[in-house]
Amino acid sequence: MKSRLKILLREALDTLHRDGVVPRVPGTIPVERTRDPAHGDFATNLALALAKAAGRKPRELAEALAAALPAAPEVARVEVAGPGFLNFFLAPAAFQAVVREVLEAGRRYGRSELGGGRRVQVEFVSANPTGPLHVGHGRGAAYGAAVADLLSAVGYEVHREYYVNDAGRQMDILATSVWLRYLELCGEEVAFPENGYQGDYVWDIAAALHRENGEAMRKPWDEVARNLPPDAPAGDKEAHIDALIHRARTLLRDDQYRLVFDVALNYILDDIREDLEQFGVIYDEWFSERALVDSGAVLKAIERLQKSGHTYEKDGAIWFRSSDFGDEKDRVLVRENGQTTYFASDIAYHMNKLERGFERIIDVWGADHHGYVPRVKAALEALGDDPGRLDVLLVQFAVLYRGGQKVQMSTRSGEFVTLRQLRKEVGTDAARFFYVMRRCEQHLDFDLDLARKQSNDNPVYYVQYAHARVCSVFRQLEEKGLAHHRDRGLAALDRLTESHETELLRELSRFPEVVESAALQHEPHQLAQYLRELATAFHTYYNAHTFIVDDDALRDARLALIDATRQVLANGLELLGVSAPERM
RNA sequence: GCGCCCGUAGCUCAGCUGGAUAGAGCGUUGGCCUCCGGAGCCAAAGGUCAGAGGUUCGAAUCCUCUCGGGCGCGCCA
Repeated sequence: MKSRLKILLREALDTLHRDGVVPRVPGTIPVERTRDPAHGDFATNLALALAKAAGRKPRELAEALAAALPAAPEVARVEVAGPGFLNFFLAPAAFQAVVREVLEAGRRYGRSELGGGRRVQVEFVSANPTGPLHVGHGRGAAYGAAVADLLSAVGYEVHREYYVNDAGRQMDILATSVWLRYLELCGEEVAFPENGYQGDYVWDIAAALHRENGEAMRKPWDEVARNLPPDAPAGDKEAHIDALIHRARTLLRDDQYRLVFDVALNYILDDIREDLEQFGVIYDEWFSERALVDSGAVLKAIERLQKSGHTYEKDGAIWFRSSDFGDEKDRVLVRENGQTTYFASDIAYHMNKLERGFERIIDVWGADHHGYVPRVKAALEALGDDPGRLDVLLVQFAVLYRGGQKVQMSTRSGEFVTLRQLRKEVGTDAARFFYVMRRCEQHLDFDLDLARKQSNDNPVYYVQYAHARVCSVFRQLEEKGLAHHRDRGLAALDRLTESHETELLRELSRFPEVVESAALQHEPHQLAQYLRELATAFHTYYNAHTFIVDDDALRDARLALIDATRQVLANGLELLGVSAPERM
């Protein structure tokens, strides 16, 4: 509807341009929904924006624009108002036609081909596979999935990817932690390191290892601990754990160490994959950092930077001159000990993404990684790629509240709240919805009591209830021995003239605009907000009027309207990964 | 110290990239079930858009500074 007005305005502008009234026709034509019904249904500030360039008074230009506007049946009248706004009053039929549009498009209503099949990659969550996902990852998962689904809905070809950091030091700490627990299961008296992973899942992996390998990997604790630098609090816990890792590798040799490592990695990856699946988040690809390293891509990336002259050596390390590209300081690519950094892998990874032909790449990161953005963009620029093709979306933390109190979390002790626990406590639907209710830049206060509540306070239930209520009306219809004649309803849409009906029609017509805006701006909260408003319009209508009336045509028209409402609620909820139940 | 994000009703947040009289939900107060699900609806009260300057026809929105809150500033990942 909005785009129809834009077309009309463009034609009018072309006319004015030909007549020499306006010097140029702008690329985008702003059309907005009005807040105040007195201002019509849609408005444009075109005249205000072009007045200066045209050398005319805004109101005068608006009059000219109105006069040049081609006639259209859906536009009842056009008014010049205020400082120079052009207000459009649409014919009732224009809104009534939305019912037909929705019912004919069905699940496709709201979708578009705007993206033209262009390929976009969305990488999200990508948590280190060193433990179960916690509630912080949950927000990234819900948000990333919603952004991906929205982009896909507006016609992009979306590739969902999880970057598996299976090559770093954290993984070595995990593998070593597992092995130490394994030794304990073998009966060794182990002084578990301060910096090791403490969670119960480490015991579970160790037990699996023990089951499958018996005591084949047992070494006496005396031998393991011999001459290690002291652990905290007396010593340096970092030095201690590094020495311990080194000792594990030496004693186990490569093949056994790799076995422990892989058992741990696969156990946790399987767990994460299952967790996300149950959260309704499915990936197209799980991309391994180790595979990237093994392929030589990391060395190749470093080489490319060296050849283009953006690196130098200092203190035995190889540095990337990222400060030349806006980063606050230079970064190490290859350490003094010859090992490449995580950053080097990440450059190779992003190179790889672009090489795979994605037109745009989107990274969803936790806000604590924001300092990392300039250096990745710097690397892309240094490599001759356009950093503008990368969008990094930073998601702020979620803080859980229970009984009005902040829920304390500590990753270290293993007492964190996992995503799985959250799902169990409030359900997937509530979790998915709550996570995307706020802008991603906004800290999220996640009220667990509210998410569990089954009342109108809870926005998820409120929206789902609207859907279930429509379904209930149709069940009621059947119980009364009646049937819905859709065609009769569609033929009688002009009977939908009550203010509540007009309001509901207006909401339904907004849906495609909301989906488009939410997708392009990467803001699923717009959709969540919209669904609540649509549900309100429906509940209000429900209370004000009876649908199952004696007048056949009116009844069928109203039923068509609420059926369309049900469809839009379902379509919207699906994009957020929330179910649309027929009864609750 | 430097950088990024945030500051809007008592609370939690929207505000369509600069538009017309700043909006919701919760909470508070007062109403609505002989009727399709009361898991609902209606109404009222509630604001110096953190503060101060600036840009222009017009600012919650853009720029500068100040004050508050969060997060970063590793040869960790």
